[in-house]
Amino acid sequence: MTGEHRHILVVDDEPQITRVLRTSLTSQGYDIRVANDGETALEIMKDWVPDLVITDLSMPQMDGLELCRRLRVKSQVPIIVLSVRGEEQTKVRALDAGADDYVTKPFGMSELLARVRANLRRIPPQDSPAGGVIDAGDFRIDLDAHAVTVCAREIKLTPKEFELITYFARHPGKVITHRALLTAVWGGNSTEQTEYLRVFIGQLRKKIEPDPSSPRYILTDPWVGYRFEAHPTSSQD
Amino acid sequence: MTGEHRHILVVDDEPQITRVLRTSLTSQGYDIRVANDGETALEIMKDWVPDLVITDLSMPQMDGLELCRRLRVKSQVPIIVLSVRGEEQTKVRALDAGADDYVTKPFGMSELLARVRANLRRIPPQDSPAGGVIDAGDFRIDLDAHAVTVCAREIKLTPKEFELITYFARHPGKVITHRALLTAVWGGNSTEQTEYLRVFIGQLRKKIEPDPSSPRYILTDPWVGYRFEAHPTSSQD
DNA sequence: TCCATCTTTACGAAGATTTTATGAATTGCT
DNA sequence: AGCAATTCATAAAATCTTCGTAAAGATGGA
Repeated sequence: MTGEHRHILVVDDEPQITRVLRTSLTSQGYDIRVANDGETALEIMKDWVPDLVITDLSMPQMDGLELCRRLRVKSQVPIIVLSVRGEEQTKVRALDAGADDYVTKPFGMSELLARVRANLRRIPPQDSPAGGVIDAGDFRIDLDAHAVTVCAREIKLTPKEFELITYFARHPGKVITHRALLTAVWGGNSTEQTEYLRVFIGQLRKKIEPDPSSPRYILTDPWVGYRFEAHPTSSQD
Repeated sequence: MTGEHRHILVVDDEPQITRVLRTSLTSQGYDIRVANDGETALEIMKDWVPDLVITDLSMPQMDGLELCRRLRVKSQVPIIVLSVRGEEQTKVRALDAGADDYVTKPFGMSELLARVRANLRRIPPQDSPAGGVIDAGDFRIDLDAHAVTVCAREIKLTPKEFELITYFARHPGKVITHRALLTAVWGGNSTEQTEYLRVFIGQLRKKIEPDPSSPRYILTDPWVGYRFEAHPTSSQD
C-alpha cells in the first residue's frame, strides 16, 4: 500500500543502543538514520525528514530535552524518549517538552516496536506531502514556492498566514473548528489561544478579501470556527 | 474563562482508581465521566464524545483490549491503557489493539497527567471522531458543519440549541427526562436548572416549529420531560 | 542595529446565556 | 366548583462571551 518505507531517526550516543535499534528497526522495514547528539540530529533533518524520532535523554552537545523543544517549534513529528532515568519528574519534563512517549532503559525490544507502531499510526492524515499546487476556486497555492494568488493576483503572506490559508484551501466549504486550525498551524499546545486566530484571520482578510468587512472567502461560523469558500469562478466540485 | 474543557472518559471497575483519577483530572480542568466496564463506556460515548480515554485492561463485561478494538473501528480518540500487568507481551497486545500508551499500575499521578497532556496534544486537526450526519424524519443534522435543516430549510442555531436538538435527534420518539437533557447539554452540575430547559426549548420551538404554540416536533411530557418526534414522513418506529 | 513577524493586550459591538418576572395550565384538596 | 400549589411557556432584563480590530511589546534574523 505504501511503497515508501517510514523514516525513523535514532538519536543516541551509545553505540550499543544504536546498533541494536538499527538492526531491529531495519528488520521491521523502517528506514533508519542515526545521530549521536541533538545537533547532528537537527543537521540530518534539514534534508531527511523522519516520520518518527527516537532519542536518548542525556547526550553531548544537545540533550534530548532540548532536542524535543527545538523540534516542536517547527515540527509535529512523533518523539519517543529513551532513558535510563526512571524518576517521575524526569519523565514529566520530557513529555512536557514535547515528547510523545517515554521508555525507560533497559527496555524490551518488542514493546518499543509496538510503541513505534502506535506512534506512527496516528501521524497526520497525509497533510503534508510538502509539494505541488493546490487549486481552489479563485485561489492557487504553490506549496513549493510558498506563493499564493487570488484571481491571478499575487499575494504576499507571512509563514503563519500561508499555513493558515493552506489548511483552509485543503478543506474548502467545510466548517473548521478553532481547535482544528490551532492544532494544524500552531501545534497541539495552543488549542486555547483563539486570540491568535482572531488576529491572523483579520490580517489574512485584509490581504485577500476585496472588502474585509464583509468577507467573501473566509467566513465566520460563530462559536464554532471558520469556513473557507473558494468561490469557483465557473465550475464547482 | 477558557472555552470548552477537554472530555476524558475513565473506564475502570476499581472504585479506588476511578475516585483518585476523577479527583486529579477534575482538578486539572478536565471534564470527567466514569464507566465501570467497556459496555458502559461505549454506551456513554453515544451521547458524550471524549477527547481521550483512560481504560483498565481487565474488567467485567468488556475488557480494555476489546474496548480498544471497538473504538478503533470508528474513532481515533487517544487511548491510555492502565494495568497491573507488566509483561511485555500484554503491553504489545494492547498497543497493537489500538492503545496509544500503556501505563503500569501503580503509577505516579504526575506522570499520568503528563501522558494525558502529551496525548491530547496530538489530537488530529480533523475534529469530529464521531462526526457525520443524523437523519431523523424532517430533520437533518450535520455534526461537522454544525448545520441543521428542517424539511430542507436551513435553521440557524446557537451552540446550546444545537446540542439540544442533537440530543433529541439521537433519541427520537423517546421520553427524555429533564435531568438527562441537562446532564447532556449543561453537564453534570446543572441537573436542577429546569428553567434553562424551559427557556431553550421555547427558543428552539420558535425556530423549528411551524406553530410554536402547538408543537409538532418537541412535545412536552408533563412532570417528566420532553419527547422528540421527528415526524416520520412515511414510517414509524 | 533595523525590520518583519509573531505574541499579547485592550476595547466596543454583536450575540448568547443566565436570571428574573409574569401569566396560563394542570393537579390535588376541600 | 373554588382555591392553593406546582409546572410550563414566554418575555425581557442582566450578565457574560465571542469577534473583529488596533496597537503595543517580544522575538529573531539579516
